[in-house]
Amino acid sequence: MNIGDFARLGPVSPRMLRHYDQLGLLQPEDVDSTTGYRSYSVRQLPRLHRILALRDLGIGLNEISTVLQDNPSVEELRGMLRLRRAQLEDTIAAERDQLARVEAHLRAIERNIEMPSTNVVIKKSQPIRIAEMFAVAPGAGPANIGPIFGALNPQIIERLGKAGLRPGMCVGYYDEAQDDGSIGVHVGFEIGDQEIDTDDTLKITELPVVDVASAVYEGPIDEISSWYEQLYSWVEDSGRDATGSARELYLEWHDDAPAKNVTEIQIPIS
Amino acid sequence: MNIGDFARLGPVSPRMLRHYDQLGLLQPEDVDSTTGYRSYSVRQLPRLHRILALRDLGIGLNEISTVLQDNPSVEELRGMLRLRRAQLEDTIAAERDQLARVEAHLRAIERNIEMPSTNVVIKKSQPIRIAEMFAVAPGAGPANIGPIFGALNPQIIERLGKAGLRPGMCVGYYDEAQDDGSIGVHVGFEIGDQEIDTDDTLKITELPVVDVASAVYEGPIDEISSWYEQLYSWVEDSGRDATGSARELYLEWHDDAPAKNVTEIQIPIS
DNA sequence: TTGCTCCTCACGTCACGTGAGGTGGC
DNA sequence: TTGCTCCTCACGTCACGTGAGGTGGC
Repeated sequence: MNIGDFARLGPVSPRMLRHYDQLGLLQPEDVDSTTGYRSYSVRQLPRLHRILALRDLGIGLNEISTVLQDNPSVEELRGMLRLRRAQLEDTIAAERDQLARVEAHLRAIERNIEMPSTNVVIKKSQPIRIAEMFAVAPGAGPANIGPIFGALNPQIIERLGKAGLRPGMCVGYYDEAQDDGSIGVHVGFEIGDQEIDTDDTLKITELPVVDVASAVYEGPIDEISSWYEQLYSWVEDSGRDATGSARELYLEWHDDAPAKNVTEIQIPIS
Repeated sequence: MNIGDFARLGPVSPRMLRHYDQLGLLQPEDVDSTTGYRSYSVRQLPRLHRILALRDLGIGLNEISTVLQDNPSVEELRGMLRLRRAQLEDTIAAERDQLARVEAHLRAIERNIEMPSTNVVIKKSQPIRIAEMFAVAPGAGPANIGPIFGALNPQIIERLGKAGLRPGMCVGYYDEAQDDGSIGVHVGFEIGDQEIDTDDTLKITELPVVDVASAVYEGPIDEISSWYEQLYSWVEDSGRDATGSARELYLEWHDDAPAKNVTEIQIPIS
């Protein structure tokens, strides 16, 4: 029986039979030494069917060749099927999550225009070591927060300068709001592994690595609060929980050209 | 900002940034013409994030580059997300089916030993053109069916021989059982495209192409009935319905060495 | 000089589909 | 001679990871 006839019985393509031959999964009963023609016997059909049945379960050809090797022990087969079951359960769960995210994006499109939801990324925050000062703002929003940055920034810069440190990127993070609406505001500058004496006003903090929803905002800082709202509702809508203190990374800052500022907002999620 | 710094912001691997550069998805702001060093700006971070967000939804890089091209029209994005949703629903459904099959195999392992469930394949039956005769057996099982083959086979062979036809593989198929347990048995031989005069006893039939569960059995024909049972319960257990008349293909037949016989059982399913 | 980062190929992944280019039997 | 089947490479698929082999700046 030549390869075409056997393939029709399979039913598979001749190419597949050559592939299985090459892998040693199913070798022809005979190969003509001059023409290279493969010939098969119907008695090889059960083996081909076993291969197809396992492949149909999504098991890889390498695994299949292990199971079909000499001793097709029932235990081994059972183990492989259980493994495959677990794999499938995992990938189905992962794809369901992905589907939920796709649907969240579709809903987000209906709602907002300013912040494209495709700007949001779930990632791990970078570990950052900063020298920070602290103050309490009477409430949220740029009108309350802005002055605090205005007051603390120069003080920190001065302290770092006196100690001979070069400040890196500016970073802010916020404690969760109190009942009276007031918010603890931390302002700091990245210092890498440089050291500085600390006291009641200046502290060194290593911001922890956590999972965050991150959005990068380009433009003047006063318009940032609507992004916060949208980012929070995106997080909620995608079935996650916002938890802990939000961070702002001032990736690029121009006192004179606020439209060119680039700010990253990070909201920790669980 | 060199590639490593930008990659840490991503967070992605430098290799990914080079890959995106190569695809034209995200090109560095500048490339040093002598060293080839890429340099990026934080202002490119939103674009990187958009790429990552879409990739996280399982959208291919080619599709992403279409959406990010010049006009990121909201309509286009929505269309792509809807397409992806449909894709995901399909693959999840397919994987659920696959999972059900894996579980059916696991259950089958618990039950039977004779017929390895990994012998069963779902496929489309081949179209076969046969010259057949018909008789009614009083019941199922080799004791009832065997004599019919014994009686009809020589008659068909003789008729074909007289007409100068070369008979191919022997094929049997069965009508569904009557209330009294009797079964119509069709016995025939493959004739390809050869022609022969038909009459009340000899008919030409083209067996239709249908989805079947197929098992290949190697050994004496009398032991075939337990395979039937097991095949039927496998079909049922895997959540399908057996429907229509079963076929047997006598792939290899030795009057003198029944242990070497190879028979394929096909049960149509819906 | 020693690390560190960067560069450009190029292989490997998984199971084949799909030519390309050539040969053997009716 | 014309179809048909068979053969052996070898590319392409998807998004990178992972060396190999080499270079530039502190």
